[in-house]
Amino acid sequence: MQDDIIKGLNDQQREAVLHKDGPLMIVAGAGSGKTKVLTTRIAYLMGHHHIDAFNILALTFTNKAAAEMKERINKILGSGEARNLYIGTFHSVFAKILRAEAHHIGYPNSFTIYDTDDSRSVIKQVVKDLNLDDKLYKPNIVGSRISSAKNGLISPAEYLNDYHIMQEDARQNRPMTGKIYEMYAARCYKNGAMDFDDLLFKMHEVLVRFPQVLHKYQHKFKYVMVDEYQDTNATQYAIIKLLAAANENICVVGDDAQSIYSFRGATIENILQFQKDYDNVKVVKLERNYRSSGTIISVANEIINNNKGQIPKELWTEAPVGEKIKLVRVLSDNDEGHYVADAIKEQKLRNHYSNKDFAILYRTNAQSRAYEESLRRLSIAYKIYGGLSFYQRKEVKDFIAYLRVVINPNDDEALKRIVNYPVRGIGKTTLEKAATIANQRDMPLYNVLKAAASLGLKGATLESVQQFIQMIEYFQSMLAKSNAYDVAFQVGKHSGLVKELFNDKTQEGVARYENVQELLNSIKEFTETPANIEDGEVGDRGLATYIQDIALLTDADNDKEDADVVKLMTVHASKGLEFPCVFIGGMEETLFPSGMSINTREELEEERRLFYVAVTRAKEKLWLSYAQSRYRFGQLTANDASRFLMEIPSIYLDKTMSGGGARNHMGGGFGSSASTSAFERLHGGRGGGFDGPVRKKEPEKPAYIGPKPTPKVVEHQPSANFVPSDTSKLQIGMVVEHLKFGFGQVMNLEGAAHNPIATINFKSNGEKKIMLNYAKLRIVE
DNA sequence: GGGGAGCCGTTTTTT
DNA sequence: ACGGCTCCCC
Repeated sequence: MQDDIIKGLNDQQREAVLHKDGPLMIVAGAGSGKTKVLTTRIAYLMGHHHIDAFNILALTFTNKAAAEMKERINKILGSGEARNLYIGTFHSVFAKILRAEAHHIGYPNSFTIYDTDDSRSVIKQVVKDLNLDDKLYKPNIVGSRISSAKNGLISPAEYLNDYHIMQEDARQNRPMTGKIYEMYAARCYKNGAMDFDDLLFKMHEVLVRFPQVLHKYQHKFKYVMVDEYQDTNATQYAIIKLLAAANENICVVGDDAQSIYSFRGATIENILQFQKDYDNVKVVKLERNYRSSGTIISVANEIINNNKGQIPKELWTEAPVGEKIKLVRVLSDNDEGHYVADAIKEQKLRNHYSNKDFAILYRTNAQSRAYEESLRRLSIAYKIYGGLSFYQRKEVKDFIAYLRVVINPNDDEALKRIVNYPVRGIGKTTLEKAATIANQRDMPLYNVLKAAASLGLKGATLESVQQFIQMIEYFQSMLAKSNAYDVAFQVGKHSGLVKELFNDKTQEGVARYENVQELLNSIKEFTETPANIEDGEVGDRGLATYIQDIALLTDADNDKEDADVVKLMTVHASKGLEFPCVFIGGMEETLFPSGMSINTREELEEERRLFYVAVTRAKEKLWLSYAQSRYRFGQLTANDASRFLMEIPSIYLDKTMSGGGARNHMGGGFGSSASTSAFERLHGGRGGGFDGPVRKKEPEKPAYIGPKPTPKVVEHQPSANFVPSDTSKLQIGMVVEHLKFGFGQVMNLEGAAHNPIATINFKSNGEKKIMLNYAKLRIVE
């Protein structure tokens, strides 16, 4: 039975699967059955060589890839043994290990994971505290500098001592970046928080500094496998090298031609380094493609051959040549949308495709707008991938911030988010006072607030702070005996957060309320999923575990694959996926390749690899389109066709143009030898071809489709007898009139005496907090 | 507190 | 074009 599983493999695939011990590098071209080889190899190790699942580690970059691998191995083995495998993303696996080992480096095992927003916010604060110019030291710039340092295994101390790095920062007029890095790291440490990069960086630190820990995991992980190896950074490589050092049973799978994440620290160097570091590396190349038509494969090869310094390989297929690639010139971005939507409609009718057979790929997220409008117009169901994830929504983050504070009160970022939300009279002044003390004494904000009385706080403010602390402590007291949902429910109730959202009756408010309900549902679901044995560890259903889990989740992980919708996404997001029909839009200079990435050969080659990735997503049909002009940054700009189009021989192309609805087929009247590029045909021809019927286009502004957003505030016409009353006489229960919000009832009075705040439930605008010092109110009764 | 005006900066981003 | 942010006013 175990030996059956290798029957369906080709020679190279089988060679890779049969390789048992020692370093193995699989260079797997697009669509060459990479996942199949990985999963079969793991299954074979277990089934044939009787390697214990507990001794196998497989690292991926996405949760989705990890889940798919697990599922496929499970299917092959059919025994449920796969659940004992250690398969996960770099970040989730290392986070899990750090949960057990972080105390070695002075972190609490219940450390918080900072997402990019948290991390940027800490940097912003550090820049402010150092009195640096925040126009110069922008969080994103400084943040990515810090990130690349961590991904390159450079500590703050090493950073500050590195002549070249310091030179570079000085050259960019940001000499204090190293200092910021140092303070940022110290602050994260103080907060008991690790950012995404720390999950790698600290993992490495633990393994290097504590040999007994290293030995433990070297012994545990006798076989190590790495997916998407071309996307690993220096730190990731250093870790897997350490883990595999004892047994050298390390297998990496990757495709240098699909390396598209160098801006996140990934380095193809790791591929060369692998062969240098191990002198007995077995290299297997998977070049047979099982995904795409002959034409698509030919074009992909043509494109990538323009890059220098690739690992020599050439995809081939036994699939039929298939259709030519449609190259479409359109007038505008809107036109591009129309063309694509029309084409999808036509393909569905003529060739019985359904929505889910189509993907629209683009270089930048901003390009999705035109497609959306056109798809909606033709009532074609679609889904946009990417963009704001569920967990990044403000209301969801707010709720999670409460949970984070409960688990780790030292988490300043979470605390700042919620300490005065919903409003409870702990304002800016109080917080600034507390933050100053926190900085002076190098202690977490929470501890400062806890000692509020000694801060010199008095009266209503002191009471508010103490009530807040009491509330958090009440939640914390629940932790030991309650599951995640029960704690979360109490948090929602007692914090006033759920009520706050419930009272907001605007369209957006209702959506926010629903999102929080959905979050609660997901916590309930988490709680009710049995505490299964996973990855060799007993899972628990407490709040801490939940928080840890979701910190590393993205939207794509909750996605329903089978929905019958056209998928829209960036090329980056499309890696690893395949579709029968693919549209790649915006094939224009400065867009694809991006104008930001044409200054060095390295950058340009990465853009080309990106194009290669995009093309190889298609199984049957591929459309490439470029617009004469499009709106960018609110400006109509005209661009040349992408240089990448010139790299595709004409024989593979079927050229079409679209003029705002009327499409004209360009007959092949021009030289169509393989040496004639698309570019020459489209732009080199004297007078012919695309100068053809140009129809005057009325300046189009597509009619708004769908419901108009309801105005945020329902306007109120003040009564003729409106005279502002003395608001110091205001009492709970009174009915009042507000100039803008209309009539409402006073629900609550709070705030300090010098700054009273009334909560008023307005008839047409829901509940609002009104500062009585400013607002004009007429007491009605 | 929160709405409106005005200014800035806008590639990709698995975690 | 558009969203995010700060600053000002009620």
